[in-house]
Amino acid sequence: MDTADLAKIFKALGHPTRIKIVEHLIRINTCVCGEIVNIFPYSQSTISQHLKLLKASGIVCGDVEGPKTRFCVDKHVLNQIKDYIDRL
Amino acid sequence: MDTADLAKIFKALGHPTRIKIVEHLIRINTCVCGEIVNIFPYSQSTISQHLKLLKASGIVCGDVEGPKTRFCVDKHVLNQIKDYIDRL
DNA sequence: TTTGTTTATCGTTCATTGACGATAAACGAT
DNA sequence: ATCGTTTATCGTCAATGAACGATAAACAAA
Repeated sequence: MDTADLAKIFKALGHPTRIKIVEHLIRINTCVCGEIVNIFPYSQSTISQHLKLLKASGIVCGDVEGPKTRFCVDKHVLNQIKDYIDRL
Repeated sequence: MDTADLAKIFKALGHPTRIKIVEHLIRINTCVCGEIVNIFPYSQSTISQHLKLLKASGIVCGDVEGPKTRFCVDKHVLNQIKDYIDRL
């Protein structure tokens, strides 16, 4: 994981809503877009965009499950971030 | 440190150059703007802006020392970030 | 006090972000 | 096959970001 990858993840986490989404995903392990939409005061398209960005950064993955998409935090990537920060 | 503060710091770290600046500051403990300008292929004004942003986020502090400004990483804030990430 | 050095700020330009509503796409169920 | 549900994408708009050169500001030294 080089600096560009790290920056991408930090950038993805550089928004309060996205931090809260990640925290929520970790807390409940996995969930679909709709559940997140219900929690936050933003439109479905906005939440979907945030999830897309998180996914593009690598910190979150999403598996299509019929018409739904099941999102969760990539533990491996999360651990890489932890290792990096710890070593700072 | 609430979510907004965290997001601000992650956002500040969400750029390769700023990550490298922080890494450099940690490595050599402290340095002035000019030294950083010499390392990176960006103009003085661009580096100064990056430093301003890092400072505004709280992760970096800068003490004016005559005509120079001496920058360093705020260890306390860094530790708060470490704690937060570890607990994720 | 003038000069040189160092840093911050201003103004500009182009690209990206964050939010939205509307719409399309994918699929399960009827 | 159609309908309802769920998610993704598109287009738009205002705001912010990243880079630059030029300039101002702060200070040391001559």
